[in-house]
Amino acid sequence: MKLTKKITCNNCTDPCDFQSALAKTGRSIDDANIFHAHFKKHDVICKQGKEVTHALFLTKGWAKLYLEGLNNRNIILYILKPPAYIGLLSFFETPIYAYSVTALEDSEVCFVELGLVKKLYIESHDLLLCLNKVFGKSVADIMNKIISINQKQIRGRIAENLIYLSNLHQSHKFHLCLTRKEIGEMAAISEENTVRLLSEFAKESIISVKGRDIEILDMPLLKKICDVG
Amino acid sequence: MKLTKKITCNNCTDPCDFQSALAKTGRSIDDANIFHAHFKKHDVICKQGKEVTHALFLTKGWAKLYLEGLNNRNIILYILKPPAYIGLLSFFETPIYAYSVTALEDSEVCFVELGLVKKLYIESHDLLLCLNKVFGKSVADIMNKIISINQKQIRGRIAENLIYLSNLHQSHKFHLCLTRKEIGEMAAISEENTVRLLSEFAKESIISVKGRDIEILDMPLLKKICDVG
DNA sequence: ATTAAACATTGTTGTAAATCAACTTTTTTT
DNA sequence: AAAAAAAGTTGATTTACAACAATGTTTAAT
Repeated sequence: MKLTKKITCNNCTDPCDFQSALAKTGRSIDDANIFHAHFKKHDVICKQGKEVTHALFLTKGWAKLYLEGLNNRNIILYILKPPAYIGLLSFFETPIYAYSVTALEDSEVCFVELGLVKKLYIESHDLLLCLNKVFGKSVADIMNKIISINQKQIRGRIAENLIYLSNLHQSHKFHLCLTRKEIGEMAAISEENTVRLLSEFAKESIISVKGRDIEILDMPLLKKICDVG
Repeated sequence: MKLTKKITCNNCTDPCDFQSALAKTGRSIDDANIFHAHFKKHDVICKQGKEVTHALFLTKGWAKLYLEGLNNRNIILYILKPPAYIGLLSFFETPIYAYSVTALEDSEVCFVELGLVKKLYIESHDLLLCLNKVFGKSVADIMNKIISINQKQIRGRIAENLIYLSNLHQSHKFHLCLTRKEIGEMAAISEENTVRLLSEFAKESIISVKGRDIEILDMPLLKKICDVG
């Protein structure tokens, strides 16, 4: 992490809900003491178990949000893509992070002091409702993940995550920002089986795989595999 | 579900945070149109996929909160014990329930219109902070559950849930309000293996089991089994 | 009191998926 | 350019657990 002065709220291309909240409550952005930082690929943005001191907002670069489980095994809950609230599930009165977030590529993050956030959502209902909305979506996604991980077989889980990645890229053809191991961590399966299934899907002409370039050739079939579990 | 006039906010023994919020915003409880209902054992209190119309507050009787998964397999996320917000994870701007709740015994539930809730937490920061706090705790619990279900073996999972139930009853000796199948659904394991493990633990003198009466005899060992996974 | 239904138990079997192991390819470092 | 580290691949082996089956026991209904 490296502080940067280049990016400020004033030249922000993706203004977050904090900005309008600041405006509405008659505060100046400069007084708000918001600072901006650059994270390099693989840098940890926030760490499970550590204290929550700021609300974090991702403005550039993708990141993975994951649980650090037993025996150094991670489960990736979802991929964050800007603009995104990073600490959302944790900054509502939770003292410590319930998960970790790591940059998948060079990223930019804004830091808003938690004290200010609290003041803001006491004074601005709109901000609160916005955040709660995103929050609710996250919870629903996690519930779905629990079922998926626990009740689908690895074939269905990999299919599900390929579809997820495709939606994220908004294209059937995309370049993976994840290693095979990380794809495995999304579906909570071993790296070996991830590789095996990707080749299997390729052999069946459901997808095409060239290194990290993936193309989904038969989306209906992939969806079917996902749905039957 | 059966409406009841016997229980009202005015004679409530466990006043919820809505009451103080109502008072603070100068509203009368009678105008608030809060109604109270009785649920019999096994009644569904709220149903996954159905619209969220009210905030629900459990004042009497225990209930289970669970996900309805594939092939009629449920996963119980936690047990609700009064006083408890039932719909907490869903009434923050989520239109539909992400889970179901069913009464484990005869229960009483208060219904507060969602419109009023929204007004209340716009006008009363305290209410909001209270709810968010409970909310954060729930999320942390769910994260832990994901790891547990996915990375622990069934022995560790059953141990974990026995400890959980013991804490809930605030005693090492308690009467199960759940069937073996439901104990299994808490740990996401089959009914058969649940039975097997309970007998196994009993044979090892870690617990004593007589029907639904459980006593934890060796809590340190049980904790160890839980921790090693 | 009798029957049905729900709940509990135990042994056996099949299999999905992790683990192990050995190896190749790609990327990064010096 | 060479060495080292990380990432990717494939087959063989092991195992944890669900599913099946058969049977006993308690609870609820008529």
